[in-house]
Amino acid sequence: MDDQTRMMTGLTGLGGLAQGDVGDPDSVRKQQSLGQPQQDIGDILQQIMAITDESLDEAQARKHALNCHRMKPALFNVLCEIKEKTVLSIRGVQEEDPPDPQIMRLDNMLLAEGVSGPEKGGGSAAAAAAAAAAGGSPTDSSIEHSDYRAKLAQIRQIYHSELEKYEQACSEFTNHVMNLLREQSRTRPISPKEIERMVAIIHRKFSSIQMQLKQSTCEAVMILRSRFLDARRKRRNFNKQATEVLNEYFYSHLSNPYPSEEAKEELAKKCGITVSQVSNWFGNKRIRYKKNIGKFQEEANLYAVKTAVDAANVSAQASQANSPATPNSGTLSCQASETDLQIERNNSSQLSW
DNA sequence: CCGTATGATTTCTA
DNA sequence: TAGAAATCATACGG
Repeated sequence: MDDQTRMMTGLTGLGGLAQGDVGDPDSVRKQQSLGQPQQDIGDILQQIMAITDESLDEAQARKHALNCHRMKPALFNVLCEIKEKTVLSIRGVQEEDPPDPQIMRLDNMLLAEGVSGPEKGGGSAAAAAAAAAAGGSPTDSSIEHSDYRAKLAQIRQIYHSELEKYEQACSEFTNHVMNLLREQSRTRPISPKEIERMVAIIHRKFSSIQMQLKQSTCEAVMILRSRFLDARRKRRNFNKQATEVLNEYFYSHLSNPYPSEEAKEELAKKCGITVSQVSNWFGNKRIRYKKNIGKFQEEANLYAVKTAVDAANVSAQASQANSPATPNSGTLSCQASETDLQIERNNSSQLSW
């Protein structure tokens, strides 16, 4: 009721209808003595004000009558205008929200994980079938892989069905509200613009729900990933050839076993592993070698011989270039036969790294 | 099953 | 920020 009174008060101050009467308690009485149009408006307002005191049937009839009144469109416009200027302008200022960075991050992740976006290779059914099929030929990794994919497909399916549900609910609700407002706009000052804004509000609400869905889907995927693909949990030893390549490099650069970035890349390519795996390997190798040189003597000797043979094959040119660095491998092969603690200690003190 | 090996991660430092 | 050191978690062989 308060709103209504305010709008009425506003109305008298607008559109040239009884301009001097704002807030005057006698305005109604005064209006009644004015000319025909003003009196019409006054009557209508009176009727509107009184409508809540009437019985339902009376009100219904009155509503119909008012609705057909010739002044109705004009009055409707004016009321809309006032409403626009008072109520809506206050909270309607919420700027058109730009794509939320948070939701964009979630979207990107879901896309990257293959949860949203185009389905790959026939989707969940195919993945499940693959998982089932893999049961027959048990290559360890293939089981895990298809199991992972099946789970991912499950998440994907849930995500999509939920998303669809939300979208459907959103459009149903929007329609409902729009119809309601359209219906009401016959008796209440509701402009199309306001309906539009209402729809935007609804969409925002629903998109925040969708964000929650996306968030929990992301979490589920992360958990799945850590369960199945976390390299630390499912550690595989490098193959023999890879460790051989790495050891060869390590022992032939024993005086300075710090491969450059390029060398790491080269090694990574040779071994079929990543550069950071190469870094990890050298980090581990250095520390473990340094901690217990004795344990590694045999290995060191083996690779020293190997590189010596290689060096011989490659001929003098290489050994010349490496001369400041290579003596170490020579000393190592001499020491290899002796394994007492003192030698080990000496050895460790020889290391410059 | 247990002890060791080993790749990855975490924490700290220069 | 790369590397050292400690630690974690799994692989693997006896």
